[in-house]
Amino acid sequence: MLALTATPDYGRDAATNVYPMPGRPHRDAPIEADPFSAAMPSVYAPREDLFLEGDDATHMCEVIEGVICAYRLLPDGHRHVVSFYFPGDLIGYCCSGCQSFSAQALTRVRVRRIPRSAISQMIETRPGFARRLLELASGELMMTREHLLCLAAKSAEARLAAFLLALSRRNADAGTDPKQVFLPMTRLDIGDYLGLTIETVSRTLSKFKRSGIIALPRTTSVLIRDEAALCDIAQS
Amino acid sequence: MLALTATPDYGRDAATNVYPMPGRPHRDAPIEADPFSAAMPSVYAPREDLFLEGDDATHMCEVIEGVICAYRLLPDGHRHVVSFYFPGDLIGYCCSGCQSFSAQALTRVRVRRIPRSAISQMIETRPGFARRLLELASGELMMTREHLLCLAAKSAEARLAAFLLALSRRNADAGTDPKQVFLPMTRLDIGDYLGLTIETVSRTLSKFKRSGIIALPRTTSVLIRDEAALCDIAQS
DNA sequence: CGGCAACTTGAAGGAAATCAACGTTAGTGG
DNA sequence: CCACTAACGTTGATTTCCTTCAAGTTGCCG
Repeated sequence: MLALTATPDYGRDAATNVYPMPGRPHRDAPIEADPFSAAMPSVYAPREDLFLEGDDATHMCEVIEGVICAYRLLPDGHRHVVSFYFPGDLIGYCCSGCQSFSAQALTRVRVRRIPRSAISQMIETRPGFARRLLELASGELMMTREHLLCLAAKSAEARLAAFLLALSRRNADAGTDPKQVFLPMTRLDIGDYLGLTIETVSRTLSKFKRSGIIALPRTTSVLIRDEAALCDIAQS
Repeated sequence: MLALTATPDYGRDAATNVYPMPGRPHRDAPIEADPFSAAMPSVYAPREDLFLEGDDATHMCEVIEGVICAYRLLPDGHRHVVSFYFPGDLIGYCCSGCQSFSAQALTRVRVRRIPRSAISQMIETRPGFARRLLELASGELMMTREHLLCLAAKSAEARLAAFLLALSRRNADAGTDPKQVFLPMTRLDIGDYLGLTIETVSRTLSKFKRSGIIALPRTTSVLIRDEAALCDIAQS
């Protein structure tokens, strides 16, 4: 594939990109590395960084509790949000030696850290483990492609609708109410994720609200009133 | 990560995404599956499909010669170009059982097909092989993220500039002239890849030409006259 | 040479960004 | 508990960039 790096090397990159809702039961069997649950610090306060782009990737993280925002700062000063990670998601299982993005806690976050050396060893000794990592990477690639497609072709309304539906679906997977979506991220986070400005995010949500498609009981939560309409809009 | 599928299931997805230039020497050691080079048809004419989205993914492909365009057709009738694949690139090494996009030859194409069963077997028996696949997936994820970032934040000019530079860099990697970029794809292919219309692609190339940054000796090739300017524009 | 597909160019329209206020919420300290 | 403040969110007016629509033009293949 074509590496669309502007300058020869401003953008090294690669890692993970998952995204479930708090309390997700994650039907995938827990990654089989429990013996390694390490002694590294594992609780973070809101807006605290877990690591920065370029840091040595010495560990993988499994999100236990809370929501994490993965982002990159661009040379022009803009910020791009790569992904949001929820409980059950894994960060940093890919191969490159250093982090390809920064990670910030959006809420209080607890993670379990798994040393990379342990990962390497398990790849060597357990073929099933390697296969599982490959599936994870594959799934992440799939979702990144979906996101790409969304940004390449869709209107602001379609992007927001798809975003809300994705969060709703995550709730459903986690067994919580899919109509009641919690937004731990700010409008800026959402905008930087969807390639929109905060004004457009806000305006579009207001528009959905006026149409009766959603309600906004608080700024940090959305009630989906008409899922079908949201699906239609998300189609493009 | 958040799956931005509009409706619960319109977009299953996942596979690969590579992109070198014809004749690329690919410094990565050839994937170690030569014993399996199979007896399946391996030459395709321009605009012939290698496979369609949803087909059983029974084989991986290594591009030997020519350029392949990976694309998806959207429910609204639009087309999204996922990636371009060049000699040395691998397609379909990810885990899902079916193709997540269609693949079409842009030029005369030769591929080597490797049965998935052989891949599976090698994952079980050779840890190094699994690690290598993981690296491939990781690299592909990295490049998809770069592309995503490009579409999320950049202007038409920046996207085109980044695209041309990426092709140029590929030439450099392949040992051919990085100033002389061959465009085997049409303006429509480029537009569908960069999330732009053919008119915008054409206009933007014309503008670069008027500024003296590039020359267009034919519609299918670009001469880069001022790489530094192109880099500046690509920055955003 | 003719015909068709790809490409280019121009003019008009629209969607989102930008610029600018204003409202709301939450957190702090009196 | 309340007042103050700062960050976050909303809304409106204007501008910009890209799309859309509509002709041309080029270039390739019969």
